Amino acid sequence: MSNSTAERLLEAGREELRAVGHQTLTIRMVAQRAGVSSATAYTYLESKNRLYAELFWRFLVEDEQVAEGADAVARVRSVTRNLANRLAEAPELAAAVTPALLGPDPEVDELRLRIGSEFVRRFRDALGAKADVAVLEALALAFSGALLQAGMGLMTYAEMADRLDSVVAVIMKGN
Amino acid sequence: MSNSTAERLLEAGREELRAVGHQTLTIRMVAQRAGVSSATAYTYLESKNRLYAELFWRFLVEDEQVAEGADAVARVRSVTRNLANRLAEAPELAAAVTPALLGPDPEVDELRLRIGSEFVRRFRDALGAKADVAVLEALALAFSGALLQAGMGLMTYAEMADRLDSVVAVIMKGN
DNA sequence: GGTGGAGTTGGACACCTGTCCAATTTAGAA
DNA sequence: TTCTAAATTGGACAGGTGTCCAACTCCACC
Repeated sequence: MSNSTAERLLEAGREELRAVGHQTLTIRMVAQRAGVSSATAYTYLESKNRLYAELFWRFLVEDEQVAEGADAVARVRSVTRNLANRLAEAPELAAAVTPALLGPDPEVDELRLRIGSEFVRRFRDALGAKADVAVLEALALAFSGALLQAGMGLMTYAEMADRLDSVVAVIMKGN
Repeated sequence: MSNSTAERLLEAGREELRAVGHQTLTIRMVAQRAGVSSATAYTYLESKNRLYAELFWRFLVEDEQVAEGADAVARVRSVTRNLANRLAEAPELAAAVTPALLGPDPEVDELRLRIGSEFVRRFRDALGAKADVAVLEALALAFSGALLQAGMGLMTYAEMADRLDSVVAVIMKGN
């Protein structure tokens, strides 16, 4: 059932993250919010990084929109815009996930791959049949870079969309 | 003098980082290696993140090579190759700096900008007079993305050079 | 109605981070 | 040589992380 302890903890984590940010969040506070002891929390949330990665994954797949547009450029842009807009809605989560995925915790290994693959899949779908591997890689790297720079505060998640539009154009011009 | 306590601490930090990795390094161990008390260490190294950012900055500027090549593509590649090769020499430092710059510590703010600007500067120089802003941005984002992915272990620093070669080609084709 | 195993709990543990400060050491100036 | 100001030190502190485990609760099933 969706009210299992594990689910309640994830939900509490989401709320706590929104409320205090990823730097301030502590597992013990999440436990408290979920009405559970911290020992129990650690039973389900192996680590803060794992929590963030899991929340981000759920957030990511929770409402994929089909890329629309006549040409590949438009479709790719709809992917980046869609992602950027969603991230802008949950900046705390976005800020949390980048460092989380950089962590060494073996328990995030799988999520790291899953999240990375999901981005690539979306770009591949948007590119359509003529998906050039080099173009795909360029898009994936540019998008990762945008995530990193936004995570560093060098750009806001709101700006991300516009910046990526022009980068997408550059990458796809002549390819 | 170059043997000041501050310098000795940075040097000890470099050694310790190489020896045990950024996850395991503790300021107190660095202090010990430098033959200094931990209170003194904290006087000079405001935080681990600051230490990593500072070490990275020094590493970055310590031997810049002039970008060579007849055309812009070749020059940009020489920049990415040079950086990738250097990072490959110090993977522990490279792995340390990405999360460090993502940290909130106000004391890394300045380094974050300085390091980012340095990358952009190198790309701009390589592009030469006809430096299109969008191209520059695409290169910077792709390079950041490569740093992030390498930091996550999705690629090695050695692979980075090759991967970026093809990405650079894609970005600059037709621009 | 009893009982066993899963789930949960409190609290100790080892260790880290950064901060703080009173006390001491060390040099360079007088 | 003596004095003073800066550098250094030891050690305590508050708070976090993640681990561990013996004890307790509860419910499904016999």
